[in-house]
Amino acid sequence: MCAMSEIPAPPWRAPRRSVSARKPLSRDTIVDAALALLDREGLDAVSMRRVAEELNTGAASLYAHVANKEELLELAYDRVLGEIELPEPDPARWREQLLEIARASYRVLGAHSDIARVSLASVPTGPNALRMGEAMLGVLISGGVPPQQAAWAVDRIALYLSADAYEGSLYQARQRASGKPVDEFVADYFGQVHDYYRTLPTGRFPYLNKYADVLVQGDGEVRFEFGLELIINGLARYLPGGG
Amino acid sequence: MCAMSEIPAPPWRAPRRSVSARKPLSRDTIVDAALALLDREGLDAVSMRRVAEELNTGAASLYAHVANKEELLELAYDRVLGEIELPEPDPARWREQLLEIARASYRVLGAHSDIARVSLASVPTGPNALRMGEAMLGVLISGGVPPQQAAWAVDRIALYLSADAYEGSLYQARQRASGKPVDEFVADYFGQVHDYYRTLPTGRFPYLNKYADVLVQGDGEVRFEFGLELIINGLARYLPGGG
DNA sequence: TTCGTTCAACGAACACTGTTCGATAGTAGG
DNA sequence: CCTACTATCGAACAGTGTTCGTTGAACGAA
Repeated sequence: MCAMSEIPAPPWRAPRRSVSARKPLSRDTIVDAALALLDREGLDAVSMRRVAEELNTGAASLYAHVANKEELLELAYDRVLGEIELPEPDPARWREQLLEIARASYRVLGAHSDIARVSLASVPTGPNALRMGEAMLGVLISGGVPPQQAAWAVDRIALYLSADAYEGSLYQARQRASGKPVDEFVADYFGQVHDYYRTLPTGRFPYLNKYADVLVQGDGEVRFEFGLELIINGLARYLPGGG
Repeated sequence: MCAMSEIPAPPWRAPRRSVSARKPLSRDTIVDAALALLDREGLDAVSMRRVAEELNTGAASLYAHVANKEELLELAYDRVLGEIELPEPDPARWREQLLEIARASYRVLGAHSDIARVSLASVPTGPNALRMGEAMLGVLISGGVPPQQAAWAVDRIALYLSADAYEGSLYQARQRASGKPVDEFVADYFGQVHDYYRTLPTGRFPYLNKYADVLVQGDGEVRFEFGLELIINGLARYLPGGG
């Protein structure tokens, strides 16, 4: 309003050398902070303000290094993908190698649980997503799958990996919210579903009713492996000698 | 504060019979309004305030019929699932029938585009989700797939249907945001991806570089069908005469 | 008919969100 | 030394889901 607003701060030296002096605040440190927060408190806790708080600054400061929240999450996601180890294609072992990649992905995405909720929400185009696509395509093609089928298979497998991780992160969030330990939560949940299926009217839901037992068999990892098996077995049909 | 707060409203009759008199406001009408808004403007436009506005009321009024936004969206999702026609299991035609169900799901979820973004975000337990599970399980088991494999397959196929629809809705949202007609958008996008792959360093990305052509072949529907084929072919292995 | 109870409706408010703007401070270059 | 620049960041905007306390109308009992 008036020029008085420029009264200088009392000159007891400069009380703060640069407000925090911790880290110089860069794309990388921001992604680091976001990932740390995400691992610690889950995706819902990741807001621009919280990430900034983690770095002893304000939300607005982040926008100098990152276009928006979406870009930040994509950067974090690609960073996580970087943890996945990828094999050199070996024609004789294409099945095993595909399984290796898929399992590594399952493990890494599971370790950073909630990050999986980002993967499906955006089209991954980061360097590490490319690395994975390259690896899978290489394994399949050098294993003898015709190029077109290999290309589409990479697309579908990537979708499967993301979707399963996504679903897994939802269960994990629910478990976390319930406060129960994971074993108890899973047991309770499957028990409830089982009982629910058993109480369904036999007339309209004969199969769900009868096969309630097998429907609740197997945890997330078993189901993940089963789906992988389906895909890989389905792929074998396209091999020169596998039709 | 004081008893004066009870001064009566001036008695020009009752100026409004019941504020809107349009619809009695029930779970169903709320779900209707939410779906209409969703189809018209997309999921991002669906807020409690907007839905309430659609019904000439305030957001708070919705909470008398619906626990929260999540429940509202789940109800809307299950309503959409109800549009999917399901066949009676015919043992001789299990493959075709599974394809029919999957394609019907693809069509219906695609028609209500953005609703797919809800499917993966929650564990579907509504009556129509049950109906679909029952139908798929029936088709597979009466087709000769062993119960345990059939049960897990239903789980994986449901995941695939949701995931593909989810991904599709993201592309649709991007296309809508771009303002371009769908053909042009797809052509541009695939063209860009193609060029991008071609500019990748051949040393680190030999396969992506070499097979850029086949990688961008085929639209969403072709890829959807390919993934279905993988799964169904993979399932055939578990048939008594198919291993 | 009149009273009392019940409950849907709803305006206002709370605590958030992502993002933008304008002022500020610290530094590098001429 | 002064200028130009750029990273920083407090404040504000427009929106979100949800809760609270008050309304007002309908309904059963007296």
